[in-house]
Amino acid sequence: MKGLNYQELLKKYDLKATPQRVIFLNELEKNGHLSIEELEEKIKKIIPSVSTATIYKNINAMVEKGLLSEVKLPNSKNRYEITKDSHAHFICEKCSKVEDLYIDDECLKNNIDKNIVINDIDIVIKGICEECSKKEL
Amino acid sequence: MKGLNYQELLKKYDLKATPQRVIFLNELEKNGHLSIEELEEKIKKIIPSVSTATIYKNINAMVEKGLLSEVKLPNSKNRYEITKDSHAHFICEKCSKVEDLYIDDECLKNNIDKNIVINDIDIVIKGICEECSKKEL
DNA sequence: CTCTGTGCAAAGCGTTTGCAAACGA
DNA sequence: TCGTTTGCAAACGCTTTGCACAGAG
Repeated sequence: MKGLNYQELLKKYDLKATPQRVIFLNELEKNGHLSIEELEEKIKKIIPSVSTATIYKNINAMVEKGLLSEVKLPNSKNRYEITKDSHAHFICEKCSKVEDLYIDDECLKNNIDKNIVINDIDIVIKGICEECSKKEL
Repeated sequence: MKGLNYQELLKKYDLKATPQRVIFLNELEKNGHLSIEELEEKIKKIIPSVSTATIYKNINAMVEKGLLSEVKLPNSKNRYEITKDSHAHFICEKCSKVEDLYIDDECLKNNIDKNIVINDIDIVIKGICEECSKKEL
């Protein structure tokens, strides 16, 4: 997972590579899916002087350019991830952990009877993760 | 679609049947998926004296009791619907119309390799509706 | 050098809260 | 009657904005 070149990634999306942004992306890559609050907390541990406004401005700029994707989950604040191939999300209803799930959604398309053009499918699976299942026993 | 008995529905969920709530549910049943803003607008056309606080209090109470479900869609404010059987949503990227889609999601479960317990699956299909497709030609 | 990004403080806006009066059961 | 709901206004908290300065390219 390590090894994204943030300088290049930012340049590719027409954004200047500031230290704040590099740390921003690094935290996001390390942690997967973070809320604004979590992201801010993590970034401030590294550069305590970053302002909240900068966090917001960067999230908005990166989402707008397409570098980040907003992940909307039930009973949870919006989270953000570095944009990657279309994939589903799993959220554990016990520990709130979020995981990427690469599952084939072609089969869904077959049983839609409406005459629509499908561009993308967002899937969120709610359930209990392996660790939490074990704890329940 | 018409014919829900709102008095009974409210009673079933331990909520008193006030005129505001009946109109609230009526609008929601008529329109399908409404944002807070849209709901408030529609209700105020009927009872101009309702306060915004009441709208919020009712949304929160009904979601909490399970009478309403929150629908989270990409690039869109949260919408609300009267809770019904699990179903997918379609959102048209041109006209923003939202429709219910009853599709079988069993097939998704087969190709998940992780050891998780699945409780529910949320599916949002983004695309172009039939009417908008025709207009494009 | 130029333009973008940052930090700060103030403003903005959607949502919640407290309270007294009104209302449903 | 009693507990819940309503409306109002104030409070709240998250997000955005404006501006001067700093920094990237």
